[in-house]
Amino acid sequence: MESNKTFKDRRTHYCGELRRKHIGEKVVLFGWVNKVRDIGSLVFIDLRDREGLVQVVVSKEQKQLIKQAKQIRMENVLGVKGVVQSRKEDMKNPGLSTGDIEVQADEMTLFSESATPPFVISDDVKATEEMRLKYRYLDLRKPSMQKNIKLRHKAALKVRNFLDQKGFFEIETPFLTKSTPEGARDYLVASREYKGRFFALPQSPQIFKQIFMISGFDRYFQVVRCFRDEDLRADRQPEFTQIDMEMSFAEQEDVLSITEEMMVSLFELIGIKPKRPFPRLTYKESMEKYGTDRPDLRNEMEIKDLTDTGSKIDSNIIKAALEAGGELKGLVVPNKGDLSRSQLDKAGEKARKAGAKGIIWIKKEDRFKSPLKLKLEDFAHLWKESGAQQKDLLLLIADKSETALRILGELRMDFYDSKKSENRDIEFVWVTDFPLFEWSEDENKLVSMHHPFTSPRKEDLSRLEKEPLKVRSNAYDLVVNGVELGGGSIRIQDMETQKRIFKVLDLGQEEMKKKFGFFLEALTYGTPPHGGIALGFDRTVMILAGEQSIRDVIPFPKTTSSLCLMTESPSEVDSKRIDELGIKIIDKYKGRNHDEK
RNA sequence: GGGGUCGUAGUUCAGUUUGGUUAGAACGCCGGCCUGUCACGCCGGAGGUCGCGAGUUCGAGUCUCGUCGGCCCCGCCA
Repeated sequence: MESNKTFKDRRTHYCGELRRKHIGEKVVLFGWVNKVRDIGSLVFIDLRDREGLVQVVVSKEQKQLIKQAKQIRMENVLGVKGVVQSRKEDMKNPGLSTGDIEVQADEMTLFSESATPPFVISDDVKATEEMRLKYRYLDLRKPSMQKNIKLRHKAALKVRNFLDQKGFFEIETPFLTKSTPEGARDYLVASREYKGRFFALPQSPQIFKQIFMISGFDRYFQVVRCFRDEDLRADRQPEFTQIDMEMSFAEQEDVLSITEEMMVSLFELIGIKPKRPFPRLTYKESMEKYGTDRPDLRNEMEIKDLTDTGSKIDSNIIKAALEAGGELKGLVVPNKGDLSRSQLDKAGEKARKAGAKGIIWIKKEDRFKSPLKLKLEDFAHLWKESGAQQKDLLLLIADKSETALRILGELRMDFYDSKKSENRDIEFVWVTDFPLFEWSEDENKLVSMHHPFTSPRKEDLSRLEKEPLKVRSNAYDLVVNGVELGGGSIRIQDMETQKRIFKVLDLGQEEMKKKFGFFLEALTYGTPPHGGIALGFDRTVMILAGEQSIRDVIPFPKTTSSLCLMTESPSEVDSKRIDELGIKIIDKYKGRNHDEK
């Protein structure tokens, strides 16, 4: 091993790409030491780079080299010059894609030693997520993470090529922009030159992309970072990436069609060809059948309305619920008739916690079994109408329709074993015809379900002021396997309608002008009909990679409490910087700081 | 903001139910042996503020309270 740290040769191959066809070739490899197996007169070194592993051999005839090989430790950075040689039949490793060959080393250069890593770099060795995030640079060396990040790159490239081919321009929009009143909490950036004033990081480039349409760019897209200062989940990060698109002279069908085509092209990356057109559900259908607006269609269970049947049944509980304006909803859980009493109690407990008065279950063995005492013919009637079969379990909730649907929707997923189904099943679905508004108990007012630039359905326009909750919108969501991939809408094209919407949202004239004046004015200068969609890029890659969390497809994610464990941010800053911004910190010692001071 | 769960060697965990001797294992690390290993094997060794802080107790990894941190969920996320 040479002591100098420069290597006179250039790399000829990546470790992971060597195969039988390279036998006899002189190669130069650079990589990290995955593992050293020193068996005395032979030393085996597994060398790893982004494309994979290859075994390097040094034998005792190479007196100088083997002495040095014995000094090598895991995660050292090594240059190896050697010859690819075939392995004898009984020495092959069928578990390794390079397992038919190995590299007989002639020269080695140690570029860099590694401190003992806090965890072994391997997909098989499980480090806690806390460790993985703190030492993210080591975690990213793992083959699975290298694969995910590569897939992410390929997916971004696919998107760009596809949309370029369809005539879309990728145009950037500002990160330092204006705070908007609606929607998620903004991340704010203090202005030094204008104390007391703030930029906001964009929750999405919504207004800018609509302005691009007004500006005549016709078709826009961006693979763009968005920021939302809200609490995190396995599929939610404070900064995330969207595939943001907008098209002029386009109707809903145009947007859906091009999105489907793009998704099909993305899924080529994992060798899956989703069937087109994707199935569609209206919001109403989705809620009634699945109790959610993002149904997982891999799960075939559907919620049934049994209100009619229920009204004919001799049961005080059901009667009381129906008379109070409630409905009777049923869910047949296939082959779960053998569920134990405690498991059923658990479901009941969950239903009560979620706001239902309770849950009724019915099983059919030689006779019907249920905590509900019913006449045989009533049991038979319910059983038949629900479509249940012998070994099934029928769950009933008699309650406000919304409550019953929501809870059965959750139980529907609780009783679904996603691992049991085909692992790589991909079930897309469009959910359309969302309500334009929903009631916010919190703010005690109407809020946009999608965003305030969403156009109402023409046929519902007359109800806008009188019955706003009944107005449907030209909005749509794309859902895959129960994950909301994204959503979009056909936008409002004229200032009058836009103003009417703001008014229904109870945005005063003054506030309207202050927050959106520039946009309302822009709408008056010749706005083409337009619409678009924004798709969660991280979630898309997560599905493509078969991961359960978007953290596994984001190089540097935050923890569920919005901390970066690697950089230890957010962090305090020099008080001078704070003064410059005209900001005063009130409650400084909250959270982590408190522990350290 | 709320609920659940976890925090013990460098790492992953056992031990906590029922408080009591010197806190264990595996991997990793250090030293030695080994010519076909690939989860190499064998021999030996080092390595612990039991997250942090209070409290209860003769005695706390174990019980109580608080706190910090990881993960999952509800609220929130147009």
